[in-house]
Amino acid sequence: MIEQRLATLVAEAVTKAASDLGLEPPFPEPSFTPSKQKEHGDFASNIALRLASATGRSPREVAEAIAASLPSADFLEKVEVAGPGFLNFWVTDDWMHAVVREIAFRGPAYGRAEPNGKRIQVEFVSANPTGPLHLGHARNATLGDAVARLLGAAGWEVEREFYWNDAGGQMDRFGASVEARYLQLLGRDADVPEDGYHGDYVGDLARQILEEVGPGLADLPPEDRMPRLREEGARRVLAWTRRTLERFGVRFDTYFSERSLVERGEIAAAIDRLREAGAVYEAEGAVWFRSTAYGDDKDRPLIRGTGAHTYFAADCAYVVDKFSRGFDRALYVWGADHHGHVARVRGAAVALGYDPDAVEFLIYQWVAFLRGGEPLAMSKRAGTFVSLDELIDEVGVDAARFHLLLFSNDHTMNFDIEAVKRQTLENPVYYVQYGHARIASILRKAAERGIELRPIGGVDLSPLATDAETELMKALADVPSEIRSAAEHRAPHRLAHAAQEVAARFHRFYTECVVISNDAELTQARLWLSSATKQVIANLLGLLGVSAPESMERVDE
RNA sequence: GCCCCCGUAGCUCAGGGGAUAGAGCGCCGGCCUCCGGAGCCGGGUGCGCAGGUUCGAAUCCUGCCGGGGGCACCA
Repeated sequence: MIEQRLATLVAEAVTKAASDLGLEPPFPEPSFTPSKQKEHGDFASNIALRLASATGRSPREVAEAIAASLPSADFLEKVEVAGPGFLNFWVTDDWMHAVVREIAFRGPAYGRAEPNGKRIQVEFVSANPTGPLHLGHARNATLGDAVARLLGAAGWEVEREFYWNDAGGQMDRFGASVEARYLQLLGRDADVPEDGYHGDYVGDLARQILEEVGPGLADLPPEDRMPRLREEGARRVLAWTRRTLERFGVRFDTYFSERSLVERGEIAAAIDRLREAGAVYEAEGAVWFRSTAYGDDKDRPLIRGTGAHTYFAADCAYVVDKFSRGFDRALYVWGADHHGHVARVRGAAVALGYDPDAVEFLIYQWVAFLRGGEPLAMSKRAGTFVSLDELIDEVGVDAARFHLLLFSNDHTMNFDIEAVKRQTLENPVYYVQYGHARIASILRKAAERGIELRPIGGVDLSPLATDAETELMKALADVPSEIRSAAEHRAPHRLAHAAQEVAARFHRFYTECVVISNDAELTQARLWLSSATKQVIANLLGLLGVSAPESMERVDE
């Protein structure tokens, strides 16, 4: 990559100029940013500005000294000192053309980093199996999936996990609700508990169970009946959840059951381990984790007075389980309502002997779902919610995902279903997809006209020299570092913006440059540039879980 | 009360120590004898307020104001 070559070059120059400038190592690592303006070259470095204060000289003097010490390099066209002390670099056209060759050569791998040898688990969605996924899960699913894809592109070995909260009081209330509906179907007198689940889907589950298992469950002893119906219901909800996620383009490697932690005795083991670390005490009939010793603002119960373990105790065991599976890092994708749990879970991880940085929390702010400006009420218990399936039916996977990935996870966002539908033609996702489809169309057109794309090794790319072409190539060249930095920041929304940038520059190129012309050499060069752009758009959309269509239906005004 | 996130153009948001702060929507003008006009080009008055750190602050720190969320022996 060009930035690395430049960095090496400048590092050499800094070392060479250091004695004249009176600088001692270590020197800061030179960094480069693509220049936004043409008169600032192709890349800029602020290294002189950062070194200036240590030398007692003006940044411009330092920049001059570094520039004078630069070794010559075949890819460098020109270097200038500018403004307060920036070093601006112009690279040769040949170098820009090399980007097109690299994309042609690497294809879907362009922008992906080499494996870094580390394993990360991304745990997300993790909904209770008490009902279908709904809008509240949409941002979590989209963000978690995109981050997992992004980390994979950045070299991590990624595993996606869905933590299935199949233990605890909510499950019992769900079980009692299914039980009541099941009995009602058989004409027996039963009521869904006040604090149970009242959505229509509970009746549907009961009907399914009745059809598939028969009426026999009604005559089980009462202490067996609810647990059995709870299991039958949960199993179906899980299958449903998988189907919905599959439709949404999200696949998990593992569904991890909370109850399996209990059954394997891992909760008790984790508490013992915390006890050995001196982080556990008993008070008021309960067992407590001294999380205040690890940065939390209050201690947290592990075992309730009733003898039942808390959700947090399961969290502790889950941390142990995660790391016992050999992950270097565990990433939790949590909604803003969970931010208060960060300190205690990280505290537990530390008390259990893990590196505090090995547990990572990606917190996203709420999405306000609206329809025509009206907020949608959502309660799974009351059964008033819009399911993720309905969202997919109504808005489509691509538009929904792209919209949800357009904004930083730190921002609360609005998602007006009506608006996203109505503005479908203005949704940036279509702009990007249109770019991809448009290129596909050009390539088809070229083939129809009998123009064969020659192997890129034999194509002279030097005709690519207009401003629009150079700007497009720069955007393509910038993608690998965009991906790297988006991964470092766990910020897939940057990719959505990068994709728009590439598409915008392609549309400009398309408008200003005729791709298929009578000039055979120029045509080859431009077809290859188009093809490379198509590849890059597909790669970026792929990281967002959005499809890259070969064609799109024409839409009337 | 304590904790977290946010406040950038009319609206929705990028940018998170560096040069003249960007994009989409909306609004007003232009642009196809040709490869897809879901496109392109042009038009801009904006970093909540006040201090501080720095050669340099939209960006980092403190306080304040405004908005959202969280503070259970619930999950």
